[in-house]
Amino acid sequence: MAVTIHKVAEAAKVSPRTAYRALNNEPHIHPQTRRRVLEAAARLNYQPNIHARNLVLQKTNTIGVIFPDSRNPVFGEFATFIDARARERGYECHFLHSEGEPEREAKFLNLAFVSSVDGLIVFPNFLDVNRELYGQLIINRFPLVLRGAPELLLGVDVVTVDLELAGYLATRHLLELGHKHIGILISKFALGHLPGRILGYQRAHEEKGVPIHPGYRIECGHRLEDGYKAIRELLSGQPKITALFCHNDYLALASFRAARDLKRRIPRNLAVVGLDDIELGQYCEVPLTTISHQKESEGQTLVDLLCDRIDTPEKPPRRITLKPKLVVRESCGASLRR
Amino acid sequence: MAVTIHKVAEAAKVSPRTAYRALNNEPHIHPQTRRRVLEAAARLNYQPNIHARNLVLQKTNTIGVIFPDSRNPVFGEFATFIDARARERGYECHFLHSEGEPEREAKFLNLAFVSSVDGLIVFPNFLDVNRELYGQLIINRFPLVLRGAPELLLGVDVVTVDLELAGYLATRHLLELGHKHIGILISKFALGHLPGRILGYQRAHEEKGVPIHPGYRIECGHRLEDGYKAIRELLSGQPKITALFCHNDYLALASFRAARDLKRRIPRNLAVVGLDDIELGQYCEVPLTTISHQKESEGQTLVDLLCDRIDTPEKPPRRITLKPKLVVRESCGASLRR
DNA sequence: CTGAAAGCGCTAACAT
DNA sequence: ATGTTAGCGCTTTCAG
Repeated sequence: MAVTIHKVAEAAKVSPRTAYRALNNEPHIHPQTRRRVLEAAARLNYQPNIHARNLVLQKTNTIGVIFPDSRNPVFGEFATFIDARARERGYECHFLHSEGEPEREAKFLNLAFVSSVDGLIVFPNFLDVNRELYGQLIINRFPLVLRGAPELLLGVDVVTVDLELAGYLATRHLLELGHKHIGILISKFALGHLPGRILGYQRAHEEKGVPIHPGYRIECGHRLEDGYKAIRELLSGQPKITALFCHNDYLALASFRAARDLKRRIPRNLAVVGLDDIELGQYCEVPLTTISHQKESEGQTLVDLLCDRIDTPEKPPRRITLKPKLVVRESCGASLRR
Repeated sequence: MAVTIHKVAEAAKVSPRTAYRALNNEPHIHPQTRRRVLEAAARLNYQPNIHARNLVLQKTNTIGVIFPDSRNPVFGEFATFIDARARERGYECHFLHSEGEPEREAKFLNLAFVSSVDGLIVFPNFLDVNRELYGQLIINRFPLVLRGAPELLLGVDVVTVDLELAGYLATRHLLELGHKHIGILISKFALGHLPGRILGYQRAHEEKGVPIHPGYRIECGHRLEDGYKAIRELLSGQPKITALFCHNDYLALASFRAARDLKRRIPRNLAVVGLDDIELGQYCEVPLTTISHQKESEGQTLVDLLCDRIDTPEKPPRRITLKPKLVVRESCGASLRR
């Protein structure tokens, strides 16, 4: 391949500068010359070399998006929304997945320094382990938007879901359905010492005056298999549990099989609430009750914040907190009681 | 950011050439000089500018991977396998999703011309619509590996699954369980006039002497919702159907809810076979019987073929056909009969 | 309206 | 062992 602007110019019998003018819709060029150049370019199938362009412009029109995990379908959904908005705003996206490995996340953060993206949207998993790197990006004012980060993290744009509220809504729903023994499944990648989900879970219990049993909480990895094992363990160890709030919908999906293995049926003998409102949740045998954040507008917000940051670096950072809401379907049996 | 090799050289009081030698582990440099340079680089947090490098090397060490769809989890699984092997071989991956839109696929194919990747692995959806573009890539000997392509496509490396066999194995399994009325759900993106799955479905019927009812076949889009609607339509329109072979596991997952809405239970009143052996299939309430191709080795093969092609362009193209196999779980009730 | 020339940052052939 | 220099292909300043 390697047909350069120089070759096009040659073919059209003009200088590279003139070819450039034609190809980039610059003014001050004779319409006929322009036509000649454009024809030559089409004939030779000219495509500007993106590296040369990026090198000189110091701009790639690309944003990097770092997800924690490629298996959880919620990130696929995010990807489509983010990609759509990014395109509207003239950017391409590169999607990366840290797959639960801090080193991978670190490596991707370095992308920024390699100047191969104009900005970064990160769903951080290892804010603590990689705090140096995040810090470097922030003090160097590299365009960065975080999806989910503790309040104390300043100097950076953040879009976050009120997870305390999420935990509260889920738990309250279960309590209102009469459950007194509610398990909670938490990913060990959840940010913070006492993740928001747990705080909300506690608040709902306090509000209803239902005591909390510490053994009802279990941690697990991010894989479906991890969820499956943890849920089985929890349910066998704590047979009184009649309801379960899962860290996310993806892991919640594993509860169907776990329940069945233990001769339980959802929702009859086990109520389940997830979080994320993934598409699959609507199409499983017992549609999943869940806590929904508006992923589409969330994705748009992420992109918009980033683009604004790129365009006007001096603007003070913003923190946007989204309020999730409960979506009642059938996995808690709520609709059956009507 | 913008700390160049020149700055590092300056800081270490050497010429850029020497700095380069140190930073790239070239020989013919005094150990002390090397150390001085490396220290300076570390101190300044030097990262080579990737665009300058790509520009001069005409090599990006990046491969593009074009998937048809970001929602179907099978592509997430492929992505991890492809990514892992690519890394082993020194490449980064860029994953792209054409989302059922020919123009997107076309746009991504153009990536190649923009020389921003060294090669392309494509899971083609629109081989026909975009045949010009594919042709261009092939005649220009751009490193390209296709995953799934008709036999008549020559001059390009192909990894393909024997879908006729897949259809045969699935259907035979159902026939052997005594089903006489077997529905088949086919994605409208399936390649070819009579997709392999259907041919295998027919062969199994012929072999067992069971007649085929044309109304038992239905087409659908690639989204879960499409699958759900199609399955509902098929089952309501053809109530005799007692078994279903779905285009892939992802769409098969929708059959659980569709069945339930029609007051059927899987596997009791409806047997279901999928294809792909996605992780989720193991964890749904009734683990999914499916046709499995070995995705991990498949992903590796794709990468290996591409890397070989990049390294030795003159090597004759290869076509590798994988033989899928049946994985019996519970969605056909097979194990219950024992 | 058109063109010459410099430079983005890295690599590499060719001195010294 | 170290340095000089040219060039990858594009963009852009400045002249004509």
